[in-house]
Amino acid sequence: MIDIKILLNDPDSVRANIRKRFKNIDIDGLIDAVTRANKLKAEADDLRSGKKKLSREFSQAMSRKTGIEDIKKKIEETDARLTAIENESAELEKIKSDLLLRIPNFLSSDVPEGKTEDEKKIVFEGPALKEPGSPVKPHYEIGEERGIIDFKAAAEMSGSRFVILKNKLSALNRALITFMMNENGKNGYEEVYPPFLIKRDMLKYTGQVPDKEEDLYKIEGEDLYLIPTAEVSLVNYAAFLELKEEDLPKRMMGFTSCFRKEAGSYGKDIRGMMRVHQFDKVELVSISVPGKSPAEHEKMLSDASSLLTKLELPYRVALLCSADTVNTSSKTYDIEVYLPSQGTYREISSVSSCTDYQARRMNLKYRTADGGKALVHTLNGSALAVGRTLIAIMENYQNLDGSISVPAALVPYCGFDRI
RNA sequence: GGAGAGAUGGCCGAGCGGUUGAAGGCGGCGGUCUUGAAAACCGUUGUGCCGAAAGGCACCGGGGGUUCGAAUCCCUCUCUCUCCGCCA
Repeated sequence: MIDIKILLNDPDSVRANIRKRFKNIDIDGLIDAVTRANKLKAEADDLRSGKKKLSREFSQAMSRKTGIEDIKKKIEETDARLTAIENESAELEKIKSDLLLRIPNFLSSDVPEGKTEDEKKIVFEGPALKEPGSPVKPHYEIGEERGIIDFKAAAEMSGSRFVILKNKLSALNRALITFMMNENGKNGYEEVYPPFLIKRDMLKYTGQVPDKEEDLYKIEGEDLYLIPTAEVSLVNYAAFLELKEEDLPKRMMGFTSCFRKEAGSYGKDIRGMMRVHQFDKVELVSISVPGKSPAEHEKMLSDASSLLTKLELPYRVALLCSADTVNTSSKTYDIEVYLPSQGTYREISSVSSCTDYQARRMNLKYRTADGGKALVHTLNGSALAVGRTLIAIMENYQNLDGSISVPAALVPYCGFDRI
């Protein structure tokens, strides 16, 4: 959520930001609703103030035994007007919250303007390990051949876009999680294991509601959703911690499974486990003082990237363009890993700075050094998506005989060096 | 799942129909004292909204109701605790 004050005082900056994102939101309607709501609030506050006075006079009238009916009548009139105002305010509130939640975060000025995914800016590209032209089978073929993935049974049991990992691949999955958690821990992130189911309000605070609502799994008959990312759990957890300036940045990491309907991606990545409804991810979250969030963003990018370096997987980093940056984010880097079977780079991590956008929705504040309170900045990033890391290993470490070598950094974690 | 008890400011805890946004304590901040620190003492210390300001309004788990007036009474939901049952 953006600051309403900015919306009222400098609506053009809000309009420009929305235009840069190629979105369309009824700013004028929102400003009108806010203005009218404020006016009504002023009137209602005055009425309530008057009513309080009348109420105090009432007890005096009671002891005097005169003028009681008179005061009652005045209060009744006040109540009638208050009810009318409350009804009108409720309607305006609905318009306000609907529109306000949809206004995206201000983009960082260095985010390239662009309408499509391809307009991202590549800011780093490492060397490819596999020579071009090596005969590499896609992960879903090699996985089934070697008996370490079962897509068919998963589809029968749960439907399309589910996967069963077996044997050494399943073990490698576990090893990867531990590897990532240990490495992130060295970089200063505190380990948290949060619930996988969470209430709707929490999703609203971090912005998945209303933006990604259609992508969420909801538990029938309960106010609970399966988390689409541990970001939701970790950022919301910060609200329960005492945040003092000297303790910031507060860095947390969490391993969770994530659940997404993938509603907006019909036909995309249908084969394999590139895009499945349930996937594992190690997530980083940092709660930062506003002034230090850009540096923190770079650190998180570097922390996530370092995992790929240690795994010796080829990757590049893209700064997403304006239209491709999610509403909550002011600036997002994607880390993309090279997949030889596709001859291209694919997203394996997304690192975003949400500035004060989520903090304002949550009213998440820290105690400043001088004893005041101020909104924090929240940042999040994957380090890394575990399933996609498995894919990258299965392809980049594939040998000519169809076996798969295990990255040296993982061998101590899984206890074997070849699948 | 059954029976009971509870939910108050950063924390603990009083209040149980009328200047109560809320006693008291702890913690925090400022000061006195001290070479410094501790102790003691004094002062100060919730959040949100509207407003240029003065000021006003709202908030005692959420929602609804009774009343001229609710933190206080009633209903309901959620959560916590105790006992019983069941159970990975």
